[in-house]
Amino acid sequence: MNAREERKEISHQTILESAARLVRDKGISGARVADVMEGAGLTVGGFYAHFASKDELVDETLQRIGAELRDRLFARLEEKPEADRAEIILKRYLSPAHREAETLGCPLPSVVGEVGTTAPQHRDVLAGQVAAIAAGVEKHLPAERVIPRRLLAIGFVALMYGGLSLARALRGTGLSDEVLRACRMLGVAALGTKGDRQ
Amino acid sequence: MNAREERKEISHQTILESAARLVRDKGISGARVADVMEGAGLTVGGFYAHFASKDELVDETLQRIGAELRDRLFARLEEKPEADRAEIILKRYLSPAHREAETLGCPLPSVVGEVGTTAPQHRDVLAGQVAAIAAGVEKHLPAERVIPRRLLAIGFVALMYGGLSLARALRGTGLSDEVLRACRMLGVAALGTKGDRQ
DNA sequence: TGTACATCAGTGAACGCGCGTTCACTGATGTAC
DNA sequence: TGTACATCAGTGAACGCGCGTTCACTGATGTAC
Repeated sequence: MNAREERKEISHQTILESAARLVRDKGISGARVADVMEGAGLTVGGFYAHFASKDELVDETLQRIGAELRDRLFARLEEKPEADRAEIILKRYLSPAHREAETLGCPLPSVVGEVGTTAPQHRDVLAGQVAAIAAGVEKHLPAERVIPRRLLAIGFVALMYGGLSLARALRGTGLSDEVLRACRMLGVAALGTKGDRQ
Repeated sequence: MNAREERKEISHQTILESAARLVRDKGISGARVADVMEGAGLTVGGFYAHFASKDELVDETLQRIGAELRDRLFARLEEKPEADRAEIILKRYLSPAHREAETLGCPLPSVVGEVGTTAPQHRDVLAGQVAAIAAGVEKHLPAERVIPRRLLAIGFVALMYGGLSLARALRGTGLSDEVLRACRMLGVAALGTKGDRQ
């Protein structure tokens, strides 16, 4: 890789980071190519040296943010007692800090609703991301009780996504914090009957 | 009200119905004024005899769909045993039929993600709708157990919204049905410890 | 009741702006000899 | 090593299309006398 290729690779990463920020903040159609490039310290025209189309950028961006999110969501869980892990995931995802996070927040809330209207391939990328999060959650769930672990994990993803979505949409109104709290409690309640855990 | 005013009122309602269909299906920015008018059997230009702007139409539409949704979601619940009502709400909202419903489905999934990007007043309308659904759910919840009824109701709304959202976004992939099922089970599990109910 | 004028819901074309994409160009880096 | 040419990431303006909004116009209904 010569100097020119190295610099191009750096630009490529910078563009992806800028896109991640904008997609998370304003959704797919809200993340304009010109803004993405400006956020990367470049001008519009250069974009097509890196991506064939905006749709290609979006796919790459979604996959990248998803992987980063999972890293943070499941980080250092092995250090924790098995029985606490699911609750820790809930707390991490459904926290005010995560609601506010512009640079590192979950992209699903701003993207899911658009998927019916935008490029069809985005739907598959999204399905992959949801499945990956659910698989990660499932690994950290306690032994099966009433609900099959796989379904419990999927339910958790929907609950977390729904809670964060509403909390972000209602930011500023009093409801926002209540939504996060309510979802954390509901998740814990679904996890097991009282008395099972300490 | 003379004949002219009557016909105008009919047009107004037809436009709102057309807008409801499009907003539910394609979200706020996906519901184009020209399409809304075409769906109502009219042409674009006439729109501004009825609404000052697209944003005004969107606000009216959201309120109207919300009211209709609540009517259906809570319909005839008094006939049912108190202990079953919450589960019935879950089943109604998290059903494949509701996922498919174009004319009568919940508008939140296609709208919530856009609220940060579109007109600020939409956020308040949305907050009102979420609060109204939560209040409706709360009325039909069984007596308080671990979680305060208000928070349980809000959590239910987030779970239902999240589940339907993902199920719609993943329509066509195998995950879609699983998401609905998982959320119904999770909701029931959170409702009470086993043994409480029959 | 009939007639002349006013009103106004609805039409269809045009306007203006935003945004994805294209394109001729530049200048720094890489390659051939 | 030096020189001449090729490559190509990035620039900035322009293009084209979609969409909200405007506007001159029409024809049916309403109003005044």
